[in-house]
Amino acid sequence: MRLKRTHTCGELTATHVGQEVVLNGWVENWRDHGGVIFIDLRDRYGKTQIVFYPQYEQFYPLAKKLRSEYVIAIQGIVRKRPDDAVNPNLFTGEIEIEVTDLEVLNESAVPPFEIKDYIDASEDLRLQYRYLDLRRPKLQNNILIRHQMAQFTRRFFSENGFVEIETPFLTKSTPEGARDFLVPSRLHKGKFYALPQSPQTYKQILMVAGFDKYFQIVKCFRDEDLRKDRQPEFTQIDLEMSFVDEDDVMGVMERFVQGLFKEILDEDIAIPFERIPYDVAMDKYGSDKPDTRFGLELQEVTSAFKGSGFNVFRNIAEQGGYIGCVVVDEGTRVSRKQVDDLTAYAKHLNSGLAFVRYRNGAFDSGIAKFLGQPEQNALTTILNLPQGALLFFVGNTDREFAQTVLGAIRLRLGEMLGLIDESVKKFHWIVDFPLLEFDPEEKRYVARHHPFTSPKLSDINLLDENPAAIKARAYDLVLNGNEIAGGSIRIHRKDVQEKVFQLLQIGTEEAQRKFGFLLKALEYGAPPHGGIAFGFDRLVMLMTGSQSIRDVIAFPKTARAVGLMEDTPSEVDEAQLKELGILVVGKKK
RNA sequence: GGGGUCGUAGUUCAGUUGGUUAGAACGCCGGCCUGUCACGCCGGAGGUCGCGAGUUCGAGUCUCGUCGGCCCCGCCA
Repeated sequence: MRLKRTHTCGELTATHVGQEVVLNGWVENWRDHGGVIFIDLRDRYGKTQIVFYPQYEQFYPLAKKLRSEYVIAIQGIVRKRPDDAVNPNLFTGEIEIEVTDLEVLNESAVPPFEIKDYIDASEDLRLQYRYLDLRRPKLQNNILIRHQMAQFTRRFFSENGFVEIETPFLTKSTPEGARDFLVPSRLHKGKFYALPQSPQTYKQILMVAGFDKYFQIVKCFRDEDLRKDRQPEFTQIDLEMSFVDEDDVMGVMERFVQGLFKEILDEDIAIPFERIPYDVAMDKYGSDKPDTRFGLELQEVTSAFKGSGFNVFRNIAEQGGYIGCVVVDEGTRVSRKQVDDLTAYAKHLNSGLAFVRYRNGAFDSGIAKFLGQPEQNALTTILNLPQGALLFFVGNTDREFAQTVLGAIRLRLGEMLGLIDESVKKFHWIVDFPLLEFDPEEKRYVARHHPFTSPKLSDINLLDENPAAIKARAYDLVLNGNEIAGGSIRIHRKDVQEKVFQLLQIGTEEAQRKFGFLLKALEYGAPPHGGIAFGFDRLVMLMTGSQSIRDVIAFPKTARAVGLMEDTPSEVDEAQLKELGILVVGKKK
């Protein structure tokens, strides 16, 4: 190229008037007035208006032919715009460039969609032409913020004594947790590596090795179905610390989050964050990642339905189940149609939803006709009902299930009634998680967090008699109803780890085969340690106000885990398969 | 694995009860225009209505299947 830029398209202002400059960039728009031609030249730094006059006969005809997304270089003089032609919406709007030389660096095919923030194309088209989508200022900004966040993260943890250490991607398949992505081994036919679901075991072993504080911004892989905030490959800010307890890990994270929000958004976040026990979160919000920006808290009304004429609820109450209620004080704000929508939503979650209105001191509509005087009295007493209230009920013999459904209804109501203040940022920790949960399919306990999570020391005597009651030394960080980080204090003693494996019905032989390397490491002076991992993509999504994780990942997959631009996954040559000793059976089409 | 929703011009969409030649805006192509900035004006090209069956005298429209995008449940320690 002949003309190399002296400035970017986002920096020239009135102070540069009179200077000769060279700009490189893409043609975003052109306005040909027959004589004078205006072109908006774009690069990632901004836009600058350049002007072609017919007097420049040697390149004016070429300027006539410039079209969207042509890549050009121009030389010119910075001119102050006439007063009535200043564009206050543009950083460079005070000036324009009178072009004195033009070089077309590359032409462009007509793009399948216009590359402007106000033009929207369907997402599959955007993903197919990702390089064009990424040229849009909005997406470029997301990626730039992501970069700044990664830089802050590295700086923060380095300054706090953490060491960035890479861990392998070709690792060992582990039971428990998500489905693994497998990588066949050519040198060992029939054997497979697994891509890491997280660097969990490696970072614990780094603690045994004495690195004391570790961190990494690292890709993790889980072969599970996608959501708008979930991709099969995603990035974690992963860390681990030795000689610490919960307060140390949470304290570092609070300072990290505070610094990050100050640096990126210039927002002041108050620390420490509130800690909410898991049981309280479930009782009040029906969620282990509650959105606490609004009320509508769950209230238990099981006792009101003992001996009720409403058979469904009476049975649940008498079988030791749970009946919960959410009260909308100004019930008239919810229309009959909205009630029906919520009922349909509950049905979608495999639950029923009952409702009743309270006005003029009496119950009507919904399940009112099933409510005898005792239930009515009990409800008014328990709930302290205002006139005009609307009550939603969910009951189930499975307490956690009923609470979860009611929690989902609560969220819907919050959105429906506009109770959520988007400008508020509510951080809190969820603590005191159960260590285990019963998996009815496998008919055994599985680890709620992961099998290396330490039980609470005070609960350790429950290991044999009542495993379900054991609490874990685990903590999740929640922001506005989104889980953004999760971690725990780990087991550092071999005897405790073996005990937990027993509970999970992972046999000694199996444990040795799958985690033997970790168990062995725990025998050689493993320090007490713990850590946490941040969902980096999700955090970028929240900090950029994006609706989908795909808008903060340069090259994301679709909901069916396909890369539309490069067309992946795809078939491979027979020769490649043969070399790996792989025979594909039951291939779809 | 299950459910919902969408699929019509390059793009975003409209398309009535099943009925003549499937429309609009933007984009694209050509022409005019020397102060616009989502410039303006005139003209033009552009369609396998995702794909395949079926019902019907007749299907963009109704039915079934299928493919794809998105959202949700399950799943995600």
